[in-house]
Amino acid sequence: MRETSPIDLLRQALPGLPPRLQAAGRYVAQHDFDAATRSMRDLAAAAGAPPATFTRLAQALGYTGWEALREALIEARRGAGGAPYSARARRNPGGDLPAAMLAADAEALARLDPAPVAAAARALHEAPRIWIAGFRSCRGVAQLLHYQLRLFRPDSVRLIGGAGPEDLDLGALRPGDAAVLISFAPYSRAIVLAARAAREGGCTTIALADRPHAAMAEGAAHLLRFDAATSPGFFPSLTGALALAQALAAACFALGGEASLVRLRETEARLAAIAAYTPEQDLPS
Amino acid sequence: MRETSPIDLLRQALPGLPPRLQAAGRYVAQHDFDAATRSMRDLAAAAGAPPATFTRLAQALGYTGWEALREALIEARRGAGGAPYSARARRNPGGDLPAAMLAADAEALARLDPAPVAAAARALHEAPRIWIAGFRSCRGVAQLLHYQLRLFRPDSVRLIGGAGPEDLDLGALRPGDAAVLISFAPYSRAIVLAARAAREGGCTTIALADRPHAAMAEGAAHLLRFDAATSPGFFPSLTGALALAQALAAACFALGGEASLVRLRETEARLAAIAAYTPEQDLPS
DNA sequence: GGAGTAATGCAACAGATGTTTCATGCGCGA
DNA sequence: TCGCGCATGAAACATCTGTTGCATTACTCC
Repeated sequence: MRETSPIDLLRQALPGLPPRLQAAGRYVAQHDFDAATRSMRDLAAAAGAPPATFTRLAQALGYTGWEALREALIEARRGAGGAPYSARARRNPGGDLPAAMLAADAEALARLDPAPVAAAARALHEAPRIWIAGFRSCRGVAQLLHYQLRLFRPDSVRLIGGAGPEDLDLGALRPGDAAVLISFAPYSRAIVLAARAAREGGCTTIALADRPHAAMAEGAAHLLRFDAATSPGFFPSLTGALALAQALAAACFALGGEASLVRLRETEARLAAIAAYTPEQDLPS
Repeated sequence: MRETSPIDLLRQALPGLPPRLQAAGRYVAQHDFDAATRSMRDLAAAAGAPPATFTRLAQALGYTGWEALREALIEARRGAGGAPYSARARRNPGGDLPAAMLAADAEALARLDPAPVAAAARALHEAPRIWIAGFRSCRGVAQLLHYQLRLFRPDSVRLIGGAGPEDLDLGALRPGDAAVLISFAPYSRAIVLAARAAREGGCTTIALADRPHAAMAEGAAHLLRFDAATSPGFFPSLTGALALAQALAAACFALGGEASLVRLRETEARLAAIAAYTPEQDLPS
């Protein structure tokens, strides 16, 4: 029996294959269920290639022929449907750090409190401008929130400290603006400064933090709490913060109603116009 | 097209069938996946019945022949396997979007497969240099991975396309380097270009993607798969990608052993020296 | 620019597929 | 006990399967 899944094998070997075999291979990867059930000739007709191509593809992958490849696809499919991954992960007893981390992340996410998100989203929705601050490892989360909010509010969302000393940005904070602050212990000096500036500037402050008494959360109108420390890894986990940020963005979008939708469509059209994305492939099998 | 599932049909008609047909029918009901994939003769051999029995069974159920029955079994199976996740996510009626999103994220995380992470981490560990690519909304995840890896490998990890046209970075890829590519459908042009450059540059490629047949994952030595589309929100969710990235970084750190630890301590000392963090507060409540 | 190699499409091949026919076996009613 | 009819298994059937050899094309390296 073969140890690697035929799809993995296919993916790895694909670039080194001749053009038509690549095309056939992509078709198989995208239609693996059909490849496992329909006949080779049917598949070839659907893919617009001569039947022999699929035999050759299978042989190029190291199988004796198409039938062997199909057999492997069937087995892979059977195994996939059998047990969910989590069960398979827990079957692996000790020592498996990745499995333990993912399990811990999943549990931490399940414990998050969604209740304060709605109110925070309303605050964002009502603010004329939104500032987002996150430094060090929280920078990624901040950027993500920034990206998602700009999809439907492109001209009113800004990231604090994008290209240099944050002092310049901090001076621009105005009463009525909303500020989202993202951090966890130990708190970077930058985030504490940003929090103070936001407070003193009269902004509505939304804190994403791991502790309710975080320095940067003092005076915040809304607190979305996540757990960064439970991960068995060596670094705190940011999945909780990210999940909250995403929920916040989505809720804010929903509040925007039709206007948000229009803005989003405009943004999408703009991206499509500069061909930012590769042509859409078929739907997942 | 037939409206009732072939299995239901079978179950209902079973009592009125002759003995051997009943036996064959039960076998089909209990092994529907095999019935859909193996040949009739194989099935007959496994069930201990002559092949003709299955043709007759199909006809007794109202199908023109075994092939028609199998077709129905395949369709039933495709429908079942097609949308397992999205169905569950949409089950949450309406009302509380943030809660539904967090729940969906938690579930998606629980379904992640940690198995390929270890091998990918080993590849990272062994590479002299590591490149990380992620664009648009995946930029945040890429940055986070970049940040965590630099904590203990400050001089060998770089983000692709940090400050301008990525062409400059792409030219610097060398054989033996490892490249981590993060994206989901629809794939940005930049990530596909980066993937090709990495492949042609002889790098060991690690793909974080939502589909095994993603264009950017072709030829990748390792594929860490996440699910971006399950979220009930309007944008894809990146928590899965982030969780995998964190697991990857942690596993890579663990492989580094004492050397990694020393580097991490150095980094921490450097941060403390420039007073990047505010004084440590109490332990979490 | 030409020789050599790899890739591709086509058509013929042997084998396997699902179906059907036919002979036999079995049970039930007269 | 004898027919009658349905259920059953084996074998022959046409068809379709996956494969392979061959001729042609495209490409690459001198």
